[in-house]
Amino acid sequence: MAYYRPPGPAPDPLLVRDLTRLQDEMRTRVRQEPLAQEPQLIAGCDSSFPTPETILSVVVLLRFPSLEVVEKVYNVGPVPVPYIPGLLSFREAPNVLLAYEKLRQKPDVIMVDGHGIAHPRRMGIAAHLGVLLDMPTFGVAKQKLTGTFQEPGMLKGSISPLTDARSGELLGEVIRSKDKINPLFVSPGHRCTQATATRLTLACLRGYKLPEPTRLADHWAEEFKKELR
DNA sequence: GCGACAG
DNA sequence: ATCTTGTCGC
Repeated sequence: MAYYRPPGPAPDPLLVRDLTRLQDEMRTRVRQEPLAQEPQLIAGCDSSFPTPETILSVVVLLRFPSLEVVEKVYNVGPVPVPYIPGLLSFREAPNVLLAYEKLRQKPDVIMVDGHGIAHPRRMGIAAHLGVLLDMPTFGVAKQKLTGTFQEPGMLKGSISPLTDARSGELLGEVIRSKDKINPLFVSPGHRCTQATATRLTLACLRGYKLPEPTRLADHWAEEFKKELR
């Protein structure tokens, strides 16, 4: 794993200050509520980087709960800002939005590759996209960003809470999506509850570590990248 | 002061 | 995220 990380170029402190302020403004707009109705369509999104300065975002649309693919769209654009832990959304969300606009039909809920409120300022990319689209969203991440948790049971379906060590606040749930495979970090984004995020994640599992929406978006983000060269 | 740090 | 071969385990 990433036990030691060599020191990279220090991020511009002014950029960090500005983006953090924008994030705090957006945070006040985040709502948590149950879905208006059982979803008929669910979207999944993810990005890859064909070159260090190019980002390729994919959005897939699946029927729910059958999970049959209805649409897959993508957009290629320039990378606006460097990666800074906690500010990932400013690097990827703009391009994800451009891909999302290409969908002919819109989903009822969006599963995002990354965290929802399981973020230092409760504004992970899933919450960020949800606010900008005013759509129900939740995040499914492969690695923890913040919070404390106890290792969930080793079998598929086991769940343990991800909490803020200081406040005790529930940030998300750590879910074992496949026997003996590293768990997923699921948290609500915007207009979604933890119960809904967890339920939909489990309902989208098909034998792989990642739930279908995210897994397919991840897969095509990699495929389209190859086609570009 | 030390460690942690989505993709 | 990305760069990369073989290899261990179910």
